[in-house]
Amino acid sequence: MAQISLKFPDGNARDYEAGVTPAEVAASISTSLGKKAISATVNDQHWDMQWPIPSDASIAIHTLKDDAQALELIRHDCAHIMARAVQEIWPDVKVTIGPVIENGWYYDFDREEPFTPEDLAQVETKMREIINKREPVTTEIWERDRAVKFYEANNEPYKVELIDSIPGNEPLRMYWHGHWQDLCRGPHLQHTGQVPADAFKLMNVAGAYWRGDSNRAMLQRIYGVAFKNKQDLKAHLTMLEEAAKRDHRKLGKEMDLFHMQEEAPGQIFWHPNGWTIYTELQDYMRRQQRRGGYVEVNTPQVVDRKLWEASGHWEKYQENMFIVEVDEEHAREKAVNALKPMNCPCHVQVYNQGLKSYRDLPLRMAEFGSCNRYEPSGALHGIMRVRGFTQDDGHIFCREDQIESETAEFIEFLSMIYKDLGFEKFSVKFSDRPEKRAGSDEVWDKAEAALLSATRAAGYEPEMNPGEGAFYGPKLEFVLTDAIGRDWQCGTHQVDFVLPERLDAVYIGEDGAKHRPVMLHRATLGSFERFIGILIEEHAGKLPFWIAPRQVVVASIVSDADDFCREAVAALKAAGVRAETDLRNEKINYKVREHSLGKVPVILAIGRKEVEDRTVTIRRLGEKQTQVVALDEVIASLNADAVAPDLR
RNA sequence: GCUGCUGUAGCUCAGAGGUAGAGCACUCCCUUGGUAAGGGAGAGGUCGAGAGUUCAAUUCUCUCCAGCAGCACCA
Repeated sequence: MAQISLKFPDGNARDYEAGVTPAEVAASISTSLGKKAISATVNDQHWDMQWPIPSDASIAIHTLKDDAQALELIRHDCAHIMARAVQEIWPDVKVTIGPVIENGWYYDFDREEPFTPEDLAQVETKMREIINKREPVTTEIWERDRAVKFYEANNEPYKVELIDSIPGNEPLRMYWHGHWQDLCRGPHLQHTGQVPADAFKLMNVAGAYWRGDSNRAMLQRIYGVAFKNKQDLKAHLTMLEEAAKRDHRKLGKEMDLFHMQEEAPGQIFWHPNGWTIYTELQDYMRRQQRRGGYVEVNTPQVVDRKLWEASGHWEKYQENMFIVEVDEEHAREKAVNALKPMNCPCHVQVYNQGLKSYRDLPLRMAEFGSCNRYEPSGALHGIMRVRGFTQDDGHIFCREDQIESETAEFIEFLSMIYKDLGFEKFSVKFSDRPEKRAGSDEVWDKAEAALLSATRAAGYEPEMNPGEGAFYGPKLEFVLTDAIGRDWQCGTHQVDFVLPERLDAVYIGEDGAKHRPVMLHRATLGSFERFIGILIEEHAGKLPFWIAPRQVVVASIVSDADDFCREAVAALKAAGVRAETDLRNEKINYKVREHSLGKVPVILAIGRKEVEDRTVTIRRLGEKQTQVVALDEVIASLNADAVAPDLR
């Protein structure tokens, strides 16, 4: 047998026979390490304890102390153990796939009856039994035919299909957790007992399409979370409870921001408080866009289908548009219109009025564009995904050689605004050509290359999102995360060579000839609705003072203070602060509690002492201590706080 | 749209085959109280909509609507 040299993290190397497994290596170091070990990293690859090492390599043996590997394996083994538990309880259930995800795993099953919460409890119990048996995990590589026959014999059609989709040159690896077997890349733990029996929980069941394809079978997906120990699990569950309190739908009610009702699903009734946030944000954006060199326009809500046919939206999105049919009394035909689902074709109409010169480019056109889209019912989510919304939309008409600088400038514009609004971090995703698309491959090559290089030049290395682009061009997405970790696309920046062509936008170049401008579609916030939802959750309702809808409540402690309270509010209002009195016949404790729950940033209390001294007792949201300050002083400082970040 | 769950007072929720209950909020009265709920009284509901089963349905069944979780979708 050939000898190979394994190099350890401490720099030492030892010789072993070729084909030695990490399990043997660990055992050669110490018996206890052999038992504690969960996996290895061999030449930067996560390696099962059973896999032979063919040649010289670097090796690191992992135990449960190594978080990344431990969590990966615990969650992956949980997926297998759960699938085994399910099949032990209900042998007819067919298994499919079960990957590791953030904080846990899921596994998709095909079963006639729905899994109930009681079923999940039963599965959890069975999983603990399997873990406590400490059964060995073993693995083998199988021939394709053997695997297919095996799964056909076991009536596991999904597994057969999976094997068919694995490239022929890839080995098929089988894993056993005790007697139960699954097709799996691995690696896995050494035995089921290495999974902490008290640190996992099955969370919920939901439908999921086989292979993510809505034309195929709907399976049942069971989600679980798993950690290294009970404390971590508990911390995670507590975090989820806390996150639920920040849900914008809950805070929207508590802060009296907006409501939604059956008669207008997916549309928002903004209350005075919520609308204050909205208009403050819009005023802020309008100022920023002016500074950013945009001209603001406004375009129609109801537009004839002809324009949507010309733009290509009718063909692709007809089912998702609100159609408005109008019977003109003397018209031969019904006029068919659509509520505008987006602003781009309308902006091209504005652009097309009058002849444009290359000197006019780049032309940055912005609109707070109200759009309606008939989103699938299941897609609606609070104010984050709605059927009626307003984009802070904009289209930059430019030459090809301006794409890069315009993109870079927009990314800078967006970063500054996100920072102003409290989002230091956001992720950038790059989506390239989808299957259904307009435009030739050459045009797509050009657009993708231009956008990508501009993004990199601006200092961002985007996460790749293959095939997720818009039908007319590649897309840059700026993604923010809500309270419970769901990602939402907010900002976007897209290169489009297609729409100017379809809607015949031109400019006269230096050469006196007609040229096609490139259109950059961009939105910073995305939509006010979604962004406000994210903003509420990010701040847990405790919005920055300048954008908080109710900034100050002046509360009387005794009714003798009422006049001074009114005077204070009048002075605050005059200083540009949103202030109101609370003169109700209630104790100060009661008022403080109520306005704290309503997330009012500042409560000023006035009793007899304050009236005498012309002071107020100030209490800021989230703080217990109070401070007595002269009224004039408070007004000056709150006046400063009320200024939007761009005006400071 | 799909799978599953949910829908009872303004809000949060309990309840049961014989047409409903709590707390908070609301109105009135008492209380003027110093930083997260002072006390009392009162008013408030076609139990999401429609159909079916039943002597009787808000409760059981079906259809629809809306919401929630996830999937699919997201110009």
